[in-house]
Amino acid sequence: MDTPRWLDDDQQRAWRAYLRMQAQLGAALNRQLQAACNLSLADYDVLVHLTDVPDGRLRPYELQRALEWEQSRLSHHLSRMQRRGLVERQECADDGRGAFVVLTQAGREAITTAAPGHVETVRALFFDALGPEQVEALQQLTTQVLARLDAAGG
Amino acid sequence: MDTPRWLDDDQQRAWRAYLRMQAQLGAALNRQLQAACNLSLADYDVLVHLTDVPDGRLRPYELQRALEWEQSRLSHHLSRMQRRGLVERQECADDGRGAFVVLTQAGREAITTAAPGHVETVRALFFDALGPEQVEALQQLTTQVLARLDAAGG
DNA sequence: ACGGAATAGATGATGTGTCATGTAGGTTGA
DNA sequence: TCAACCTACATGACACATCATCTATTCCGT
Repeated sequence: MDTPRWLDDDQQRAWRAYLRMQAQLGAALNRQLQAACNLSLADYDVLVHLTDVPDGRLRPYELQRALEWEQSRLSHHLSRMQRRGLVERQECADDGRGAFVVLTQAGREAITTAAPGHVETVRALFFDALGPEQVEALQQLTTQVLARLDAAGG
Repeated sequence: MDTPRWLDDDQQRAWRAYLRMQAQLGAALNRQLQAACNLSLADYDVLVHLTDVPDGRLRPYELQRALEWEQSRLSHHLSRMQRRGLVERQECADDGRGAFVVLTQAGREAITTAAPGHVETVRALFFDALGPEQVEALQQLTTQVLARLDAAGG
């Protein structure tokens, strides 16, 4: 950190635009999900992962790695979703420490209802603004940054 | 929402990569700021805006518009920052409803300490992974999405 | 077989963000 | 001038995220 290189003008502009977009896009997606189905983006992600798997059932630690969430975040979040009847917890016979999270019928219905509107919103607010080359560029660029993040933080 | 167009494979990949990057980058930047200076990204943004202005003093509503935050978010956040001694609130003579937020000495020192490390981290984790064309592409692309968001949500 | 280390998970405290609502002071037009 | 309205700001309730910590179980080397 001795003599920090500042960002040049292009980087500044890009960074500010990115921060603005990131904040507004996230807020808009959250609002849509909330208004349409009373779900948060976090709920949505959990439900998607559970839906993608036979029996709609996963060990919390699997879910955690898939979501790349902190363990306690997942635990708290599952408690809230359980309280709302979207998932249940079950005992795990194989591993006495462990558990299962299972999609309830209500959870399945929630994600089924939510998905079309959510995807449509992502498309309408994001991809409809971009050409295919830009999508490709974004994919490339984010992947490079992710590699850097993985290298740095683990 | 009748027959929603799903996302194509490229869009799927780009979207997932974007979500991952967004989450991890935000978390990494927050952790760095927290570890180095006991500040959050939100604190940082508030302090930057106050630093950029003569007397380090703004009306909350000006700050709110600059940050594009919800009004109550700013109000709560200022309360927390005030409690930690980073800002103060002052009366506004001109407008009986209004107030001023002022940077304290501690606030000024915090941002001065924080800035180099933060910028360095942004560079290290983000811009060092990208070429100039990619920065340009990102800037272009985010600007287009922002235009769409503004058109949609106000 | 056992003791230490690693793993699975829950929990409480605290900071953060949103929504709904409240309050007081400005503004405007009949 | 005064009623209707708008604007600036605060607050309480609640959802969400992180950190530190705790418990229980499994794993692994000796």
